[in-house]
Amino acid sequence: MADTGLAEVHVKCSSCPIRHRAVCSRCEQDELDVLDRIKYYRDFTPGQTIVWAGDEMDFVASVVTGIATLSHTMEDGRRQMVGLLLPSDFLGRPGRETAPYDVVATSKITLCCFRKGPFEELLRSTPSINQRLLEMTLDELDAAREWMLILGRKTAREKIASLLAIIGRRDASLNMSTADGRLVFDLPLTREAMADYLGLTLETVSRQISALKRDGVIQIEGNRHVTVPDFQRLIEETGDDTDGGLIA
Amino acid sequence: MADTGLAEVHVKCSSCPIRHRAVCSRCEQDELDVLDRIKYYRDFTPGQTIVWAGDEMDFVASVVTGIATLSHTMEDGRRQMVGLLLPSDFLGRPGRETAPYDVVATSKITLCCFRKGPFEELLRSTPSINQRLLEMTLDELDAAREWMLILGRKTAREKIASLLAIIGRRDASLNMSTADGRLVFDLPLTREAMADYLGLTLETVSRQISALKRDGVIQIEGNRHVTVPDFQRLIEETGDDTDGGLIA
DNA sequence: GATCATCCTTGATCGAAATCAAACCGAGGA
DNA sequence: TCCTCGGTTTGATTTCGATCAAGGATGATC
Repeated sequence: MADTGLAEVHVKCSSCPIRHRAVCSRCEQDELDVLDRIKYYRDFTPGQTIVWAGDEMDFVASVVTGIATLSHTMEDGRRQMVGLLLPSDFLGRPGRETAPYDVVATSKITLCCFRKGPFEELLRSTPSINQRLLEMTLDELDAAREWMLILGRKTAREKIASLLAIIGRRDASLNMSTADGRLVFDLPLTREAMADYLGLTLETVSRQISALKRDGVIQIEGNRHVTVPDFQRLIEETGDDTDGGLIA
Repeated sequence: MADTGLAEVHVKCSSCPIRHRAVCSRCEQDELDVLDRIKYYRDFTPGQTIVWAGDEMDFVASVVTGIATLSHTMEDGRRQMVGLLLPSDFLGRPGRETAPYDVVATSKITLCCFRKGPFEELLRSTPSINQRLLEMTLDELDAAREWMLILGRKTAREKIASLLAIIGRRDASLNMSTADGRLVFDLPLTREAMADYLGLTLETVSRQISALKRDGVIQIEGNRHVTVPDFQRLIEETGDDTDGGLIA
C-alpha cells in the first residue's frame, strides 16, 4: 500500500479537509488508515442530480474531479444557485440529516465519500480535521457574502464580469493561463447555469456576454472557450475595488 | 468571583462559542479561567462603526446585547449588507488579519471581546470551542445561502415578507410573542438598513411595507412596532415552501 | 413649545432587465 | 443528407423597481 496509491487521489492537501496520502506528506499514518477504511468513490454524469433537497444525506464528500452546483428551487420553478463545487471542495455538513439544496453534477464528476457516522467519529477524535473544516467553511462564507454583494447590488454587466473574473481567477491558480495579463479558460457552466448563479435570465446573460465581446473585454470561440486579453480591464468591469492581481 | 458574576453576561450557552459562566452549568472551570483572563467588554453607540473594512482586527467577539450589521460598500456608494449580528452571534475570524467588511452598530451594543492571539491559542488547546465555532459558521453559511435566494430571485414584496419572517422568527424564540399565530416585535432596522439588506432602495421598502399593511398581512404602529396577525399568511407571502411553524 | 434633523411616505417618471417570440448553430442519429 | 434537439443569440415589448422630487411624522434639543 505504501506509495502505490499516489496517483489515486488528485486532491490537493491545502484545500481538502481530509489528508489524502497521495499529496500530503505530513499525514499521520493512523489517521489515513481510518480514512481508508471509511472512504469510497462515486461517479456521476453531467446533469445527474447527486442529492435532492430534503433527501436524507448519509455521507459527506470531497470533490476529486469535475464540477457540481448547489441550488435552491422555489415551487414555481425559480432557481438560485448558492454554491459551486470545484475539485477539492467539500460537500455536506456534519451533524445534519437532510440536504438543504439540490446538488447537481454539471460535468462528469468523481466524489470521494465518507459515511457520515464514521466521519463524525473521526471529527471528534481528530481536532486537526475540525480545524481544517472550520477554515474551509469560513472561506465559503466569505465567498457567499461576496455573492450577496453581486446579487444585491451589481448590474447585469458587472455580474457577468464578476463571474468571469472568479472563474478565471480560480482556474488561473490551477489550470492554464498565460502570464502578461492574458488569460484563457473554458466556461464550466451553460448560459442558464450562469443565469441561475447570477440571479438573471439566460437571455440577459447572453446579451451581456455579447456586449463584453463587442467591447473587446473578452473573446469567445464556440460558446465556451473564453480569452481575456487584459485581466485588469475585466476587473474594472466588475465594479469592485481595483485590487485584482491575477492570483489573489 | 464565584457566582456573583451571574448577571454579568446574558449570552445563552446554546448559541455562543464561549461558555460563559452566567448561563452554562457544564463549563469546565479551567477553560473559564483562561477566558476570564483574556476577555474584556466594549460598548458602542448607534451608528458607530465598530470596524472598518480593511482595518486590522486584533480581536474576536461575541455580541452580548444589541445589534450590529456587516456590510460591503462599493466605491460609488452602493452598499450591501451581508450579515446581521444579534445577541450571542460571533464576530471575527480566527486566522485573519484584516476585516473584510464594515461592522456598524445599529443600536447600543455590548461586545464581549477576546484578543486574537490568546483566543487562537485557546482554539488550539480546546477542541470543543473549535467544534462550536464550526457549527455556528455552518449555520451562518446556511443563512447566507438563504439570503442568496432572496437577493437573486425574489420580488420586492417577497423580500420584505422574508425579512419580516426572519426577524419575527428569531425574535419569537427569544423575545415576546403570543401563541395563536399572532406575533409582535420591533424592527431593529431603519428602512434604509432593510434596503441594504434586501438589495432594494429605501423607497421600495417603504412602499412594500405599506402594501403589506394595506393588505392586512401586518400592522404597524410608529414606524417600528410590527404586529403580524397571522404568521402563516406572512410565510405565504415569502414565496418559500409553506413549512413555517413559528419556531423552525 | 418652536426648531431642527432624521426617518419615513407618497407621487411621477424612467430605465434595466424580464418576458415573449423567433431564429441560429453545431452535434449526433436515422 | 436531412432532421432533431439542446444550447444560444437576437429582437420587440412590458414591467418592476430605481430614480427624482416633494412632503409628512417623530423625537431630540434648546
